[in-house]
Amino acid sequence: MSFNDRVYEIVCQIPEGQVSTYGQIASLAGSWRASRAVGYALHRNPYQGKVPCHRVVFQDGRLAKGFVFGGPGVQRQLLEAEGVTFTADGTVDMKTCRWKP
DNA sequence: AAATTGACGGATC
DNA sequence: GGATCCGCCAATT
Repeated sequence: MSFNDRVYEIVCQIPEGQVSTYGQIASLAGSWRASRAVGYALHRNPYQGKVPCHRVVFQDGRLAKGFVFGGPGVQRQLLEAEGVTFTADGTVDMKTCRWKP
């Protein structure tokens, strides 16, 4: 098992209606600065379909613009369908949906 | 094995 | 306040 697997495990543990940030996951995985590695791992996402990468967002609550899986706007629908609140800014309402381990 | 890159985050200019 | 730079980790080439 490696850092990558731990990331997938953590992301998979995010309940519906809540989101987490790359930094948060990286911190749980062992290093808060590994946010890049987390993003990279999720980008590859060999477990796509099992790991809800759409629940992982920036610290700001925003997602990678242009790298969204099904296309721009899909992520918002997915999270909205799960009960995640969005702001008028198009970002996730962190104060309400931020996953606390 | 080394260099480059890539869904980030924080700090600085 | 906005834009830019640097730093970290892991994976790919």
